[in-house]
Amino acid sequence: MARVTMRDVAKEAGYSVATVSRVLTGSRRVRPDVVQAVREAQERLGYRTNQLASALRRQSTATVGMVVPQIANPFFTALVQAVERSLHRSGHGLLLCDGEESPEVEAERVQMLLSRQVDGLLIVPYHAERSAASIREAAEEIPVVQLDRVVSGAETDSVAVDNEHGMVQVIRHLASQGYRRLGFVGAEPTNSTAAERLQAYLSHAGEVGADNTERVWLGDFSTSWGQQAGAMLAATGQVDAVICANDLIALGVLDAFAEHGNHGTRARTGKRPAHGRNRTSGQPRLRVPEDVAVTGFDDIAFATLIRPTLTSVRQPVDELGAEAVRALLSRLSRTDGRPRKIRIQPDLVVRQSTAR
Amino acid sequence: MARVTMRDVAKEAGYSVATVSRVLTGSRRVRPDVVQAVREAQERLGYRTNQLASALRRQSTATVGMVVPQIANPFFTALVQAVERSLHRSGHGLLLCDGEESPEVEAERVQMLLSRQVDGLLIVPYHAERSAASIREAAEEIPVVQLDRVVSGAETDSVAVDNEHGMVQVIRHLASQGYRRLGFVGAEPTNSTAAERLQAYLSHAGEVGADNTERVWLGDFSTSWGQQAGAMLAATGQVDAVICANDLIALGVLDAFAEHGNHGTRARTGKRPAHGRNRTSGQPRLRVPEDVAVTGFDDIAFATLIRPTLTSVRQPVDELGAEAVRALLSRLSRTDGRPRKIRIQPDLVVRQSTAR
DNA sequence: ATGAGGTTGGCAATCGTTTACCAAACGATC
DNA sequence: GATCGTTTGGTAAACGATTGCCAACCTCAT
Repeated sequence: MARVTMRDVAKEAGYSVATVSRVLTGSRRVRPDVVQAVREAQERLGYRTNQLASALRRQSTATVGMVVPQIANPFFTALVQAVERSLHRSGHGLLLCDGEESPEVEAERVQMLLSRQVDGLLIVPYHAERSAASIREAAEEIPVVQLDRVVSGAETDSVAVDNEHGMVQVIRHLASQGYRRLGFVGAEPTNSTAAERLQAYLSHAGEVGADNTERVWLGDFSTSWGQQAGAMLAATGQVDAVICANDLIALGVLDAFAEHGNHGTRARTGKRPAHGRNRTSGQPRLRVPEDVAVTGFDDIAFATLIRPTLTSVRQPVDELGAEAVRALLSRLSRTDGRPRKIRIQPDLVVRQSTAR
Repeated sequence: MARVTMRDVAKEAGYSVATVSRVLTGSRRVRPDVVQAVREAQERLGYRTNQLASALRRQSTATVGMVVPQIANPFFTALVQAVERSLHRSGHGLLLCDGEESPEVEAERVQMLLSRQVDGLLIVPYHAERSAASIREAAEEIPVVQLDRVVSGAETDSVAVDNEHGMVQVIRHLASQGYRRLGFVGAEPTNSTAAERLQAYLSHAGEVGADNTERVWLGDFSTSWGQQAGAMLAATGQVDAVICANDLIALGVLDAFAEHGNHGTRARTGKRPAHGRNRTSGQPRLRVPEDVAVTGFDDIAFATLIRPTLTSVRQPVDELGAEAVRALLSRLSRTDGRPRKIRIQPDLVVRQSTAR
């Protein structure tokens, strides 16, 4: 249990700690026989470097911090995974924090990471304005890369997809399938992705039908908001295509549509309701994609597991993560240069939910 | 950019570093006016403690490491989230690692965490035998808690659900719904959860029908294995209830059933196939739950978003996480005592997929 | 005025590495 | 064999906090 230190190895090997350090880090040539002796002593004692002490002396922890708004969101999970891999590949550790969808918690986590002396920070900011202050503060001390979302007024590198381009693809695709009465179920534009997707919809939906830009409903990026909106849409039936600002919303909408006219998840006893329009709950049953199309954004893994499978805009998470790590690590060596804003083009993935 | 240290604060306040340290940590009484002065100096300079230095001196990092086999699995994500919250509540940080479903990567991560001097380790071991060595080694140095899974031959605390109890509930429920010809789609018993769930099935499925224990297919805990098994089952139709060892498998099975008789996710053009049994692909269409029931295990969030919604055994992740953290933290103070093996009772959540 | 006892601030050692600087040793050269 | 340059190992000073010990001071009773 008594931690073995470099002193112990040095004594065991019959050399000084300086020499042991040199053997271990390879920072200078050491005579082969000495290397041998040190290595054996290390082996014998089961010595492992204390990264804390090393980091303190070197002024670098080989650790980067990451803050996401909500780990449970599968898109962020995928992003974290991609980042984790990239990072470990280059010998860095990841200190992960959940911002719990709160600017206060987020700010606190950033402080915590700074005081742990992480070498760099990867952040998916929760809020376009309210996250700016702590990001700016962090950026004064260490390299920061904003990922997926960008706040206004913090001069850092950033990596995100081209949301407008993704949204345009969705709209064009729906139009080509003959859907005309589009609607947008999005999130309040309190962060850049929500804002950009909304803006893109507003700018381009008019090309398909003039009144499309009027059918916009905003909540947040959650399935429960999607369910709410979906229930409303099923009741009023004012659209033939629902464009959702992310997959979670889309899953909620689909869930609401499935629920509708098929009341009570539990009361389903044996026979299925007759096909087509029925009235079990006084509303027309909405069939996807025949009556209405639904699209998502992100392309999380579950998009292919629900029925109908979900048409979505794929965010290339591996690439996003790798790019963000690359940007961060390159800042670690060269501090110079103005912020690089990297945008990656996403692709539309067409599946059942829009295949009229 | 020049990091401000305690020396700077001391100079600014006109006191020694010792005094500043005492004010900041509260480790000893300091005269109120001095406290005031130090606080102001700290504020003025924007000083933040260097946790590295502090940790080195105190021999404690206030950080725990966690290794999971695969972050992308939603169950582990939920667990990580629960752990993260619990941990932060008590002022600890989380160093997260993905074992990438490989004992070698896992071992390497554990080493990395040890050399970073984490105060404790939370691990969901990937493999019942091949993960044992590194866990044992870690346990010699710091408190270790095994979570969800347990390896043989490592004397550490552990927190997991009672898998057998969960499985028994599934079997009883299916029997009560009139399903008789059960089958088990599980994972090779290379880890304790896979083994326990399999064993529980083998021990209890016979109560419902003598030949049930013959219908067992083993792969891994993935949707793709579920899809494979589901396709096979749809083709041969030998069961009226499929018990899956976790939700991912169940989602795969449901996916395969949905696909079946409805060939080609892309080729679906307009009209739906007629309802009930049809022959688009030469096989009878399997309806869930009318023709066959499907159950999962874990109760991940998506279990309620697919149709039919999935009957599953709920693992109380918040409780598991909190319990694991509690166990770990209590070991940090008292090293004594023999390993505590905590088992939590899971509940069956009945949904559409088994409601005949 | 003096001494006991309690506060409170400072000095300096310490945690475990890394590394600038020094010096011994060795080889080569003339 | 003296000189010079090159290896290569050791000494000790960092890195930035915490904390045991000491001494100065203050209070109060005698």
